[in-house]
Amino acid sequence: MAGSVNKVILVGNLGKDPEIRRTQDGRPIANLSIATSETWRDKGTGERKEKTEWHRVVIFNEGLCKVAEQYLKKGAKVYIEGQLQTRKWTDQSGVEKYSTEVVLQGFNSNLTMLDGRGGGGGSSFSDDGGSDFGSAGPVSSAPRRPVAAGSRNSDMDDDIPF
Amino acid sequence: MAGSVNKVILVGNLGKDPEIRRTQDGRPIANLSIATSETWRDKGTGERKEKTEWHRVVIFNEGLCKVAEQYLKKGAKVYIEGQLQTRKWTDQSGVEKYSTEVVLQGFNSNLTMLDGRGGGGGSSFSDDGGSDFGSAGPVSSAPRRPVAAGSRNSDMDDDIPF
Amino acid sequence: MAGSVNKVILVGNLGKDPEIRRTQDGRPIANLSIATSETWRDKGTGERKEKTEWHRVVIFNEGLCKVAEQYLKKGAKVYIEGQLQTRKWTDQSGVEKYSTEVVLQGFNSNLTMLDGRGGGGGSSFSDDGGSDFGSAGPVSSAPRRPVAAGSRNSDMDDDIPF
Amino acid sequence: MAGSVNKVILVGNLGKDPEIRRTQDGRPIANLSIATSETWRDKGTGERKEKTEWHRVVIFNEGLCKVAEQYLKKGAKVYIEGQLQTRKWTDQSGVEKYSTEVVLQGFNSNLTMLDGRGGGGGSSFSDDGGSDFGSAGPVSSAPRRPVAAGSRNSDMDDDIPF
DNA sequence: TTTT
DNA sequence: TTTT
Repeated sequence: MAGSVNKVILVGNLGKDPEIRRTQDGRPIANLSIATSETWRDKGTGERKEKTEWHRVVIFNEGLCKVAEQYLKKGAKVYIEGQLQTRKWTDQSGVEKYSTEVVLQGFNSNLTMLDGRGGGGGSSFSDDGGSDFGSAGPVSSAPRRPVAAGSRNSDMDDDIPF
Repeated sequence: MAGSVNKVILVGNLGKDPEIRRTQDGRPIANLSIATSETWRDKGTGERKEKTEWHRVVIFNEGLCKVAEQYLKKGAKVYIEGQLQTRKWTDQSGVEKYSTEVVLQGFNSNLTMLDGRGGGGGSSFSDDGGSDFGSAGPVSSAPRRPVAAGSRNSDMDDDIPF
Repeated sequence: MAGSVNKVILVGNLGKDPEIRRTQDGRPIANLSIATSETWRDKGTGERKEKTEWHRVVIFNEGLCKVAEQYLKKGAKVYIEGQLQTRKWTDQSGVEKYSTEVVLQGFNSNLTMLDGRGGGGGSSFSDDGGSDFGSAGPVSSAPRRPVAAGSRNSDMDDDIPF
Repeated sequence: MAGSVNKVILVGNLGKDPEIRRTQDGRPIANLSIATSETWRDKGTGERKEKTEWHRVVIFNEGLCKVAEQYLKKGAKVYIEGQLQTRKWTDQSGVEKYSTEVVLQGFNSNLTMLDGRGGGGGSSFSDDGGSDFGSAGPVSSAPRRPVAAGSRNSDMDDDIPF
């Protein structure tokens, strides 16, 4: 349609270590499981309540995958910016299922560490492993190879969500 | 956990008129189907490609439900701010399914019309049907009655997604 | 105009303790000075560079002011959601100046602590000191008294920015 | 500091046509003046009030500058994503002034047209003039030349804000 | 200076 | 199912 925006912003903690896979042609894909939660006091009983929401985050970008692999661990707090994407798949018994994921791919994606686990305090990473500021170009001189949208199924026929 | 953020921002068009239901105790719930899309030129063939993503938006807030009912139509362009929520349900054949929705409920939700369909140009509505500015309190003196989280299943046992 | 959105999202650290003032009729106003920074590697020299941006944040909401007063200290990391507002003022020598601030007021504002200073890990606070989830109403039964927009000048004639 | 986020999201209308300048070495810089406004009903008198906020938006990215130059006109409605930046300058009488701008530069910037003025309906443009989706790389094979942060003053000594 |  |  164009004239549209599809943006998700999460601040939460990893429920487990990142899972890194590779496509047949070697590009990495990282999966994060991120929890956000809300607490409130029940108006009636006055008791404290909490509800946790789990988000499946998929990183298709090489630079951000490296960041995830090297720096993120279970429990780490992160800021994530990506987009909503719903994927249809068929389970082993032939049932159609849908999985909605927060996808970090291309521009307007962001992954920022918000705590100092692993030594160092938070760090921010743009989508290309480069900088999102000023005169800096990509850190690496390697060409950026975004994941081909159409190649996703063929690359990852083992791609069962969650 | 707290210390977390769960936010979705969409700008897109309604694929059909809003669907308004009511809970057993009379509170309205609006469902919107919103399309966002992206276009790009295929690097290889040079042809123009487009991918549309459909988002299920659920509005639990009375004020915003009224806005949806009165002003939104199929095709309308809107700005939406809500949060991600995944709901588990069981279909008629006993299969467990998940549906991820963008929920507008409570604070930090927003619905803003971005075109003038139905006569009037864009309008902005805060979550309580009130104003998001300055000295204004809620427009209506009626007490705000957010949907009880725990009552959701009982209220809507016919709640089959999409 | 309506049909418009004015939103700022910051994750950064307080440069100093919050400053709490009160209007003549007793409502609190908190001022935060928040730093965000970016680092990159200079393409030419290869040296690491950093640029810090300072943001003046003004909280008009009673609940969030309390949170700032009680929990935030110099160095604390926070997530802030507010709106841009530029204020014109005249300094002692009669020169007109402008100050652009991130204002937290009314709905669609948020302040979330992202570290555990002061004991406790991050906590999230909606604009009304209440919850942004589910069946919860405001935690306190005290009536919400947003700052009157028009009363700002009269209340704070000592209001010199930064 | 890193571990920080600096993001502004605006939906508003251009108060006048974009102003395009060029640096000494030929890179374009576009300035937009964007209005957002809020309306509310005065709690006391019941009368309808409106407050308009004007935002100075500066685009350093070549691709987005072209978009602004070709497609945006006075009155156009746009979605803008950039970052806050405050610049210090000295006016002709030697008085130090500050100007806070929404800067679109590098990654995590976005400019999306939300109406069809000039014939065409909304269109979305990533920061590099490329696509923000899938397998697409930059549309142009020309190297991306972001504005050097340090060169800003020398390039634009006539740079008087607003 | 926009927009409703 | 929208929109261009």
